[in-house]
Amino acid sequence: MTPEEIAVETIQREMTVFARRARASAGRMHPELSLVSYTLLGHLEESGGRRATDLAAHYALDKSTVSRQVAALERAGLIERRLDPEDHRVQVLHLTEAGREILAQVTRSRRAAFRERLADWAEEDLVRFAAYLERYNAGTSAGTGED
Amino acid sequence: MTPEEIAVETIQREMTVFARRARASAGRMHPELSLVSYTLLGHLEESGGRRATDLAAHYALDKSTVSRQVAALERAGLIERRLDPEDHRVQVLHLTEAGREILAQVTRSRRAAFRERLADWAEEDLVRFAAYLERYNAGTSAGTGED
DNA sequence: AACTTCAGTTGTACTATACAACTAGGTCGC
DNA sequence: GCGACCTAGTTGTATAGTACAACTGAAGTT
Repeated sequence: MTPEEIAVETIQREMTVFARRARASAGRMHPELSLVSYTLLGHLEESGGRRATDLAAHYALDKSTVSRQVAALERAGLIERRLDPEDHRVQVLHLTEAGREILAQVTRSRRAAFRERLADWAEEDLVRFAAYLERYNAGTSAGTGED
Repeated sequence: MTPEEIAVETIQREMTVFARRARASAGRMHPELSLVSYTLLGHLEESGGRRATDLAAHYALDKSTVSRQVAALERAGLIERRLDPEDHRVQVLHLTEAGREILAQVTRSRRAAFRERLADWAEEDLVRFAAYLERYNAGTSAGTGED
């Protein structure tokens, strides 16, 4: 194998390992908020008000899946739906105060876990690694995952 | 935020994105072999004969989960169990010829997907990215995932 | 007004998972 | 050598997340 091939193999293997581990533990680390819920809340916070359909498209989830996730988040009081006055089919989703708090809390704990794991990395390596990951994920579809 | 903090944030975010995407698509890419089954088969091929308990410990899965996965893989004819003559509680798991073939096939298709995704990366970047991922995953536990 | 399209919900089914209870085989202390 | 414990694996039950298909209600289109 050429160095390229070896590197591609390694990337494949390590990404797979990571995905498996993340999947195995995501639910256990933050019982309050599954990985999907966390991601959805984060997305809502960043973008400040999205429709369920947008979320489904963005995360390649079925609209029924998003509908149930959204229902659960609403039941938990973390988001609220506001009917779009212009189009009564549409519900625009917004974080509630409680949602913002939980999100901040989970973000802190996740951030702490990552920071600890990356504690002994040099700044230069962190920056490069981050850039590689962004570049990798920016490629739409394929890989262990698609979009 | 310092550059380190920004980098850590980015790594966290991108790893999360990756994990979510992988989860979403793992089942769809290779209907023959889920991500977990693929990983288990790969592990058996590499290590040539493990007990279900070993697999459970290694992947932090419950033994019941592994038991069912193993049962499915056996039903599909991809692995076989051999009773340990020394200890009749133990079943040593081995790939069958069919298992080896399917594994090789899925490995090829996964590899092709990764290769395509990484096609326009310079060799130097591939090697560095691979090294970073290995380093990241080598840290046991914590992060988005544990072991 | 009749179609068609779109947003979202609900019914149903499947997979991966965990935990707990159980079975069957081994080991050890005395 | 037998009872108390330990270990490998299975099975019952429950849950989460997901998809697909059928449906409801609201908006556009002609």
